[in-house]
Amino acid sequence: MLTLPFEEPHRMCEARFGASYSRESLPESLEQERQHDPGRSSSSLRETEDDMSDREEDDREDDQDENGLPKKRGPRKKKLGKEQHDRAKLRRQEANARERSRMHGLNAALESLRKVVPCYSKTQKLSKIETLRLAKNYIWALSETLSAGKRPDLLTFVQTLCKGLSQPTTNLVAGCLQLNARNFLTDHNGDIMFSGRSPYEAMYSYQGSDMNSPPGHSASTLESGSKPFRHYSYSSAYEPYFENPSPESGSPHFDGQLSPPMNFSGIFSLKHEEPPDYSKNSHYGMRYCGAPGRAALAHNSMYRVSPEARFPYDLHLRSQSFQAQGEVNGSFHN
DNA sequence: TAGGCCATCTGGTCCT
DNA sequence: AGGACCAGATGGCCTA
Repeated sequence: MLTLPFEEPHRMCEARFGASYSRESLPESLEQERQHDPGRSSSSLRETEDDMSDREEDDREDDQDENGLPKKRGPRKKKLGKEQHDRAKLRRQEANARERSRMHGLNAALESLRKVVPCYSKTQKLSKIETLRLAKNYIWALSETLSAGKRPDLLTFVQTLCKGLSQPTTNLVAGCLQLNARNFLTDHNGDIMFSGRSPYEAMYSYQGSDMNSPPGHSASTLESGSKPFRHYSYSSAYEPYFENPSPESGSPHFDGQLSPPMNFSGIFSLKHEEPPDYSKNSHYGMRYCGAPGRAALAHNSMYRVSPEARFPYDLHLRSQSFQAQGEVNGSFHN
């Protein structure tokens, strides 16, 4: 599910909590938090009820369940003096603040991850789980690309990217590429289904003004999002290109197979074979029409397309050498 | 209204 | 002892 941007003040608290708390300013921060976020009723409520719950806790010590056993397991809490109680409370508040700070750091890292996976959008953010899934697929696809040492088939690349993603995210990824998600759905048998056209033709929507729609806003993409999707898998189209099992291709042990196919001293590297000389071939790079700032990327795109295919991208004769990550990244981002 | 996503609080566990 | 990390619980917001 796609989520709203975190910048929305009523949703996000980055403004309230900076990168981290200074321990001295903690109680003040908590006070500011209360003042600035009246909507944060739960935690505030919890804190105001803190004293009450402490009292209840003391009372509860005599509580027993139906078996006559104490309801609370483990060693009973010592009764704290007021000073100790206040200190424990303060420590809990500090721990809460640290936890918030930690989670903010985690979110910041996740946000930076969002920016380097395909289809980054400030207005329509991927959820955390979808970001992680897409990142995993992206790494996988790039690894396979490096492993193969040749430009990937765009269809399989996109299919790998979308593997395991939710329908809305799949639509978004497809939308970023001006693809029609419906065209790489599978039939009941799990086979990739094309609507009687070549894969490339099937991937792109040519319906009316779609070609002029901004990325992610094509009518067909939206339409596809409004219809119920069948479940699909990429297994059949995946295997011919990728040597290794596809991510999550039905294997429950996939996570154990995720090690990068090309790993050299912990860093991805190309095979020692001579890299293919792409400049000798009449391969075409592509440039995303809706992204004028991407012009610089156009010449180095790794995707090969059929020159006769109708294509919503500017085509450029390729003359530069193969470059992988940056250009792929740039080509996918909208 | 249900379900998804999120931030936060909280207590437990592990490590230094 | 204290901090980091984790997972469960909770409640708010949003969307279909």
